[in-house]
Amino acid sequence: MPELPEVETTRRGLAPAIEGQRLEKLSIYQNQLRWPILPDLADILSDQILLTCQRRGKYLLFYFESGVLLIHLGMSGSMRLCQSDELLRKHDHVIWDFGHITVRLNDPRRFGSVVWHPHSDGPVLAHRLLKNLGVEPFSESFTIEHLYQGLKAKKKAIKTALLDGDIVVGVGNIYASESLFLAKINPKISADSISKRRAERLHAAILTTLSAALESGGSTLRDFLNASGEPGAYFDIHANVYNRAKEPCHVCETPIRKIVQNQRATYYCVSCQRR
DNA sequence: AAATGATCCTGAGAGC
DNA sequence: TGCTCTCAGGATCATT
Repeated sequence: MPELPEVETTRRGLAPAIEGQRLEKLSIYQNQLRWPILPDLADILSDQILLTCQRRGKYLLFYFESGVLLIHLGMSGSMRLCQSDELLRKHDHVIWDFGHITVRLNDPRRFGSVVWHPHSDGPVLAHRLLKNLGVEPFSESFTIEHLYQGLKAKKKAIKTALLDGDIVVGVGNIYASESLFLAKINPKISADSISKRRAERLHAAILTTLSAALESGGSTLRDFLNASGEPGAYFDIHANVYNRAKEPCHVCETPIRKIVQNQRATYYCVSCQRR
């Protein structure tokens, strides 16, 4: 669920409701996530104002008065706005209580994380979890040249290179396959073998893919206050290859092929993506 | 040093 | 129906 568009959709849903609000109470029902949650986090955050809710890569950054809370949704995490009196659901691990409204982190697989970074530890973007992240895809830093040079420096399959997230963030397992399909690039070619012209196509494809996903995520945004946590309409409308093994390519009707690269599924059209 | 594999965890769906 | 098996949208850490 949580690819960059989902995380951004989450951020946009949460921010207007909680920015500028004072955190009355933090409740931790399960602290065994990706890493254990700091034991005295509730004490630290109590009574602090949430100044702003930002995003870096797939991390949500909650800026409080004395530091920043880094939240990652892992594979199965989601955050929802809830009324205070709503019953606790299975896998609701952390609840931020702002008085009039609460935010809940629900994460069945517990690959997500909640990490505290006090201002005294320096700039949050220099945090070890953030410092090696690639550029934001919707920033001016994400240029064709940046993508081209980044790929040129890697001797591994281009799909795997994209997933690394140290060139550009936000291209997860779905969007890596989808972007390569749009750019008509075979996922197995070595990253460093890419031509400038193909890098240009891939750059455009990544932006198209992520934009479409973000737009579809807007449907999740609209009913963000409801229970749901449902995925957006991206799959119904846009998916060309992901999870479509053996189904006909939307362009040429060749059956879509599924392969495994670095333990992750990759989908592509052997006809449209010859090299 | 870069590239690859193991690992954390629960739940859904397939196949029998 | 219920059991077992496989797979899942991530990314860090350890190993080669």
